[in-house]
Amino acid sequence: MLADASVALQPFVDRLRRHSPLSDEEQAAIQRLPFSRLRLGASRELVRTGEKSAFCCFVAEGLVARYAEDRAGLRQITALQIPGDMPDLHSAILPGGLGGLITLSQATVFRVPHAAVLRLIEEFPALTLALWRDTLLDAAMLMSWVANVGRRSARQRIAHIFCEMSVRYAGGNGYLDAFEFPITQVQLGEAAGLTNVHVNRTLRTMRETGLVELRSGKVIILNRADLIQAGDFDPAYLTVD
Amino acid sequence: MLADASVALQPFVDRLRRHSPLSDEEQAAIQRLPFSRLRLGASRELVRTGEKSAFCCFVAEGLVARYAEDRAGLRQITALQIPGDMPDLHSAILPGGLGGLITLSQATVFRVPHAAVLRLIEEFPALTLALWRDTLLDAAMLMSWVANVGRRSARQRIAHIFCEMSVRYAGGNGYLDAFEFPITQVQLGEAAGLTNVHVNRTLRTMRETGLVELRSGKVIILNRADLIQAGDFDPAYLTVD
DNA sequence: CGGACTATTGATTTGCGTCAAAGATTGTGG
DNA sequence: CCACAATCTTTGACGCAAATCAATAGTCCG
Repeated sequence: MLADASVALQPFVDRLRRHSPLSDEEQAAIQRLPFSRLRLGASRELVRTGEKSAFCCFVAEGLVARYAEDRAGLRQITALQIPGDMPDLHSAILPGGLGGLITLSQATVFRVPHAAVLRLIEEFPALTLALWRDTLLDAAMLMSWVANVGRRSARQRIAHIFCEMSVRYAGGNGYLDAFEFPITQVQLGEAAGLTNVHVNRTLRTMRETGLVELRSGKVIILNRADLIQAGDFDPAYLTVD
Repeated sequence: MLADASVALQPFVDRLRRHSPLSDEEQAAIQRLPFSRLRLGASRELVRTGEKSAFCCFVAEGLVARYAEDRAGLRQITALQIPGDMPDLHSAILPGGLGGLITLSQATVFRVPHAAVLRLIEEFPALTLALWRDTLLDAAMLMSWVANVGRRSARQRIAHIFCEMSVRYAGGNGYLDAFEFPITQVQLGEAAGLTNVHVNRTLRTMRETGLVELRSGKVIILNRADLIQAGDFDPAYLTVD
């Protein structure tokens, strides 16, 4: 457990408050959740596919991916999780239903026991709704992800992912035009449903046409309007109202 | 409202009971939910993309699809809903977060006011968990859908969809080798992220290789083992445990 | 300094999209 | 109940975006 545990989950509280009103008491109850801290390198499995874990993971720092895997071992990333996210909040209610979880970069993760989450929502019905709503926002992002890999060209897919991350890293304040995004081209391919080779070529033309740049784990948006256009991006699904 | 309303929602109760224990009282409370009945032809919009509805739709009969739409109007189906499903249970908690809803065949739908759902879960916390879990199973299906359109060939995608529908139409009793599936090749393409032309060609080779047949809204699985293999299908995500 | 990822580029192949047009089915109104 | 329209299915020819195979740099880290 952590010394400054009393505010460690603040980013999560902030996120919930962006879509659900929470009383001071409810916020304090979240802050009192017990957790253990994990510091991990890149490419560490947090949850294996199909495994039933006994914890929810809170991302405090770094980049984490949720993924599905077919029998051949081919990976499809279904969600990217950034600090403040709880990728497998689901698992408290539906253990084992979310696929695998892996760190893409060095990361700090807090593991909260399911039992503690269940106790919390038993005591505070309003928190149940807030957490439920949070998992539904996650589902909305999944639908957008389906549309992204199902209907769009390589350029559109990658543009869309960059747009989404730009908005999410901004934490509710529009877009960030430069941000840390420690993802490799292989992993970006696993997210977009493309091979790393084609990701590389596509990134090149995006760079050359002055759209966006990904270099050493950092995204620089060169032309935001064009990027949004190229990705057919509408941020509505990321927020309530 | 309906004359035999007292059992109309039974299929939904049954579905919930497949993953969540419900007391008699809780089951009765669901049955008492008020609803209005809608009889619709094919291709009728139940909920427009981005629209905030005031109802949850229960599918009593027919085939319904949830979809996303890009600015060009291209459609990507993100979920197929069969009798017993509540495609937009989400909307009670997160209005407007699910995309559009359209009938693919003639269908009967019961519309339950959000207010009634909210009253229900206020009174019965156990039902909150059951409904939440139901939306999480839906999310698990979405993840599988992402993997399907993101990573697989046309043949694999279509095989996977047929496998999933076979299991879901069986309602918890293994696979059905023949079932009504009133979907057109255009719509199957919108679900799989393929053009109708390529769906047609792929269906032909599947038929010719003795795998599966889709004719006049009916699926006939000719070789179940091979179909499961071709679709890299693992039904684990459809159920709890 | 060496080994393992990661990025880049080229040559070639192929699965799927696009365009087009002809049948087959289904449904509807007279 | 038939006629005709609308929708859905099927097939062909052709083009292209992305996969595949392969090899060389670059970069990070122990």
